[in-house]
Amino acid sequence: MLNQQAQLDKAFQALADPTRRAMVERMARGPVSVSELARPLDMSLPAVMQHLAVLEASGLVQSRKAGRVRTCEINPEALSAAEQWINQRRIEWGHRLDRLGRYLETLKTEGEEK
Amino acid sequence: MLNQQAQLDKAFQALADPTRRAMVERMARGPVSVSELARPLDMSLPAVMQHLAVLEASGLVQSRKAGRVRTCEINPEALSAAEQWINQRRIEWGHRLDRLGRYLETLKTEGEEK
DNA sequence: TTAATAATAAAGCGCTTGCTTAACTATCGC
DNA sequence: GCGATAGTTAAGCAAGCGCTTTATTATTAA
Repeated sequence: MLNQQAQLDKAFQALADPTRRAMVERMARGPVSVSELARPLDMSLPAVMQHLAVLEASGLVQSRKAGRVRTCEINPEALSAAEQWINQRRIEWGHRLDRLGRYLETLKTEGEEK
Repeated sequence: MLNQQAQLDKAFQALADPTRRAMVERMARGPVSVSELARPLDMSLPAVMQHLAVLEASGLVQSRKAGRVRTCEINPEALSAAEQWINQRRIEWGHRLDRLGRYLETLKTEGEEK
């Protein structure tokens, strides 16, 4: 089990590549084989496999093999973890604005009192 | 103006590094100078500047200089764009499950009709 | 005006990434 | 069994990344 930090490293790193995002977009529509994943992509099969390996190592994606076909699908929970990190930052930023607002209110009220 | 794809590349790439995420976490609590950003980080100032440059190039962060101090802050809209890409994938995945559910319902109903 | 502070620029270096090609293995359908 | 299909392994290579050190440029304050 990787720690939270390393997990996020890998998730964001995985999402930073447009080919890998295209693969995730395809998987979001439903489970898919490796060669189906590769079909629209302008690169060799081994290259696609390497991208898939990155996605699996990040936990964003899972796959299992039946016969000679490997079927790949999204892991929504891992996606959620990355999403939540970003969301937290925006929430904190919002709180900061709240605090600033209250502070300005305080100044105004104090001014009225004097 | 970069296209959406390149924008996401840079945003996720920027978030893939733990030092840069730490910097964003700090900025989420409020605007901050470069040397303040650097203080808790175990690396040279130029290294911090390079991380900051990556964050600015991604649009996740903005900064401006007053006198000799550069003040850095978060750009919540750019964060939001990255967040929404992830969210879209999870929503699509959810819709897929809906469709599957309806399909199974249809099978069941058809079975009852016969 | 000079010393300290805050930031910046430039060059270099080792490690990682994103491919490629070539060779190989396992399974399927006839 | 045999050819076609689906995936896998390994090696190699150019470009990019994450630092470092060294040197420099504002700006501020004593």
